[in-house]
Amino acid sequence: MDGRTPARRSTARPLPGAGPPPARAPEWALYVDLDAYYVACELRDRPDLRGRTVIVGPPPSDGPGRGVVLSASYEARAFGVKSAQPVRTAARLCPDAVWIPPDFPKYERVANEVRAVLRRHSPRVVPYSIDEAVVVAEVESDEEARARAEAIQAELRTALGLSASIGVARARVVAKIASDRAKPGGIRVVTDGEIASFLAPLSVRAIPGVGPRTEEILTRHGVRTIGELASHEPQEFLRDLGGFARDLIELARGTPRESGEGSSGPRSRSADRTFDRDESDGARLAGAVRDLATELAAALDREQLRYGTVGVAFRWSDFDRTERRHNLVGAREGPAPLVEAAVRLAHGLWAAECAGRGRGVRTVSVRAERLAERLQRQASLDEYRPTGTGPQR
DNA sequence: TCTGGGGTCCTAGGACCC
DNA sequence: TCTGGGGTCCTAGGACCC
Repeated sequence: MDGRTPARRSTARPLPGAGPPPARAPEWALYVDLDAYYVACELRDRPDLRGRTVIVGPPPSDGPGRGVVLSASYEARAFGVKSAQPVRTAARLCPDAVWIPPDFPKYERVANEVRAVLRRHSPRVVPYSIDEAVVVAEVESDEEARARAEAIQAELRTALGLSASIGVARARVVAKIASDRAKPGGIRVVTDGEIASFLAPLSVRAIPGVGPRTEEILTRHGVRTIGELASHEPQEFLRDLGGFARDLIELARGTPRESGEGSSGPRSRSADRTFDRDESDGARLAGAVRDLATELAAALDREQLRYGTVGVAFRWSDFDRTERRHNLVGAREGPAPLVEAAVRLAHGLWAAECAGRGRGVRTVSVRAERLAERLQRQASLDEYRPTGTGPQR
C-alpha cells in the first residue's frame, strides 16, 4: 500500500532549513529488518503468548489443507519450524504450538506505523517489503551511523513493541547481509574497509539474489564462499549468470556497485486461487479466472491504478508453471478488459494442455502489469468523449 | 517435506521495421 | 538477387525474495 507515498525519488533530497549547505556527509544505509514479523504483530495483541511456541499460518486443525507456515516465533524455530514449511510438517515438529491465522490488513497497518517511526529518523526511507526497509542517513562516521541505528531500534521497541535487526554499511547490499547476521535484535556495522573480510567466510547463499540454482552453478566452478568468489573473473560465469556475474565479483572484492534508489510504486498486482483438489474442468477454471479478474480489477480500482498488460498463469498438478500474457492497447481500467483478456488467455492455456499432457490445475493466477496511476482528470476527459464512439467497456 | 500468496528483475527469441 | 545489422516491441519463462 505504500508504493505511492510521497517521497518522489528525484526530489528526495532533504531540505535543511537555513542550515549550512556545503559538503554533504556520507550516506549510510541502515537496513532495518523486523524479527519474526507476523508473529511479533500478533504478540502485541496477545502478550500472554510471549515466550511460547507461536506459528502464524493456516491452522492444521482446519483440515488437511495445502498451506505453509508464514512466520514462527524463535521458540518454535528451535523445533525446526520455519517459514514456507508445509503446515503438516510444522505441526509434527511442534505439536504444542499455538496457531494464529494470518491477518494481513493488521500487518499492513503495523508496517505503516513502522515506516512513520523510521521517517522520524531520516526523511529518506525506502520500503523493500512489509517487514524490511532501508533508512538512508547522512552522518559523518560509522559511530554516528551506529548511534542512529540504536535510536531506531529503541523507538521501535518502546513505541511499537517490535524487535528489529539492523545492518549498517555504506552499500545497501552489504547492509542487508549485515542485518541477516544481526538477527535477532542486533546491530551489525560494516565499514568500507571491512566489507571484503566481513563477507569472505560467508556462503555465497548469503548474497541476496543467489538461490539454489546460482549456488549450484558457482559450486560447479569450485566456489562456495564469497571469499572464493573474489579471486575469479566475471568472464568465467558470464555464460551461466549474465551480468549478475560482475555484480557478484565486485561485491566479493569489497567494491559493490549500487543500484538506484528503487521503489517507485507497484509494477504489478495479482490474485490467485489454489483449489482444494486439482481442477480439470474447463468451465470451472474459466469461472475461477473470471472471479479472480473481477476481484483484481476492484483492487486496482481502489488503488487508483490502470493496467497495460494482463497475464494468466496455471500452476499444474506437478507444480510446473505456465504463463501467458497479453499487451493491451494503452492503459485500461475497470473490470471488462481485464476479465475479457484473462478468460481468453486461460482458454488458450487450457486448450494447449488438453492437446498435450492433460494435467490438472493446482493454482490459477491472474496478473495485471504495466501499472500506471490513474489521473483524476481522466474521468472528466471521458465525459467529453462523444457518446456512441470510441472503445466501449 | 510435496510445496502459499504475493511480488521483482532479467533474458531470450521472434516479429517487425529501417 | 537474397542480403545485412540494429533497434524495439512482445511474449514466455527462469530465478529469486519475503
